[in-house]
Amino acid sequence: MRNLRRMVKALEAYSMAVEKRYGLTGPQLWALWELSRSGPMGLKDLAERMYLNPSTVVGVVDRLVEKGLVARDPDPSDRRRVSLDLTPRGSELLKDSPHPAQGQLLHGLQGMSLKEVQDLHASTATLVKVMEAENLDATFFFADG
Amino acid sequence: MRNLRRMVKALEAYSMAVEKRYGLTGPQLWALWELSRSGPMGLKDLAERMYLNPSTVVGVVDRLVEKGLVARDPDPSDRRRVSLDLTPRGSELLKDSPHPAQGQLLHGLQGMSLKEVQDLHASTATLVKVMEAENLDATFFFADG
DNA sequence: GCAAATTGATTCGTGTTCAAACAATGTGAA
DNA sequence: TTCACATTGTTTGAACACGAATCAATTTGC
Repeated sequence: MRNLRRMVKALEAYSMAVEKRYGLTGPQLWALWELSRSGPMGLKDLAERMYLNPSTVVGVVDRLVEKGLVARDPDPSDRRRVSLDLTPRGSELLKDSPHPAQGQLLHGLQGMSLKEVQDLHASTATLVKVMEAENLDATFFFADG
Repeated sequence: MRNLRRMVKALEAYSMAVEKRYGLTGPQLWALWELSRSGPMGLKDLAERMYLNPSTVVGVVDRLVEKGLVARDPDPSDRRRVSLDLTPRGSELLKDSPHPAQGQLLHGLQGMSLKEVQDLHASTATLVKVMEAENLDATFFFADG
């Protein structure tokens, strides 16, 4: 647990440093990166790619639009949807900014041997599986009573 | 990264379930638990035990005091400090509430073999070390300009 | 013994996160 | 066709989480 906590904290600290330097928080940078990687998309799609609640992403996108890095365009084929895309300034900024949060973790992994990475992946996968199963149980348990 | 994300998310989901059931969020339960474990202490101490910024813990404690689960007493030996302690209601509630957030992770670990747990611990420790070192570098780098 | 630095708690401003509720739009079945 | 239902994006309200600034109390340095 302490290690998990410290990993999250290290990522947060990294995010703060990036924010100081580039005026972008971790989630903001991450959103830009996803838009750059996978082209224009709707808000729901972006939220799914980021494993976040759509209502959360609205705020992140709001701030990016305010900064002129992302454009919200109407989607002619479905008027419920908005098409999110980088502005020229957005892609420009993305070019010389660091990897988004994950980058640090990736960098961290590069300092480990292949076997270590494989072990880590295997054990976290197991742990996640057990935890998510636990969670289902808890949901049913709490729902019952 | 996905696994890390999923672990955090699983913990969040668990926290939500607990909140629905007991009216306590994860951090609140965690604070109660630390107070129960390590007796009365100042806010800074509690913040350190929770790996959180003191300013964050103020809010958590506020809500616990409001619920009548924690008392803020003056410390006669140092009048800057406040002594945080469980109220009787607080310890009562803690008795039949589930393990705080970590509990789920702990439970998860119990589903793994000793070797798996050891591997997991070793690899996360390595990863944390690399990430924190990275972070120091980044701080200096960004500080330089 | 008193000024200066430090420490502990708090407040403030910004940003992230979720669930719940809502409006607008699209879809499918009676 | 029409009406119930689903989907998409948004708003709202609560709780975290951080750093910076503030304030009182304490410790230090001279």
